[in-house]
Amino acid sequence: MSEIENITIGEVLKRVRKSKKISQEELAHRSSLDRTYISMLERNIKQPTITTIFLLSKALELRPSEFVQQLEDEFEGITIKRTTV
Amino acid sequence: MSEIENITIGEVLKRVRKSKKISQEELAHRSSLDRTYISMLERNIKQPTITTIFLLSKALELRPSEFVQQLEDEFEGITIKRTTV
DNA sequence: ATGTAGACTAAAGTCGACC
DNA sequence: GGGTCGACTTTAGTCTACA
Repeated sequence: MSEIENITIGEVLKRVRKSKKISQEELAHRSSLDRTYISMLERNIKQPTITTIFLLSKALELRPSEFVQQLEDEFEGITIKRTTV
Repeated sequence: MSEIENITIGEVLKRVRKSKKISQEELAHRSSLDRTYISMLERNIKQPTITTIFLLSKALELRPSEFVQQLEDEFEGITIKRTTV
């Protein structure tokens, strides 16, 4: 229900992946996820579960909380619709 | 397939919720999620997507990265495994 | 090396009801 | 207030294939 902004990880994922200089294929392999799915994540077509975040973080050698931290920075100010102020 | 270590948020969620002294119902309302679903999360029957983590964090008035940080502490040392390559 | 598409199956998330 | 069940709709995530 309602209009909730979806958290998209595309930009963060792509940026981190590139900084590690690995391909989507390589990332897919390291995280045991599908290559086409990684592609979808980066294009914000799908959003991951928490388990997937952990898998990706591990594959990218950074802490899940750091990964989420970067998402936070991006969604800062946008604020997910809070019905109860 | 089989041995996937799922990231479960039950303990963390329940602990934080209780520390804020709010009921599952109240949390459900604040996060725009279903009460039975909150119940399932706390019993580790389901795992949330990243958007849900953000919703819950907001409702619990803590940063998503802090929430994840607490998950990390719990899963520290555990290697997420997914047997399918 | 990436995007996209279609078909598929597992699981997320809702909802009403009862204990 | 919280657990659980069943039925349901939507989306996560896989896989094959082609540009």
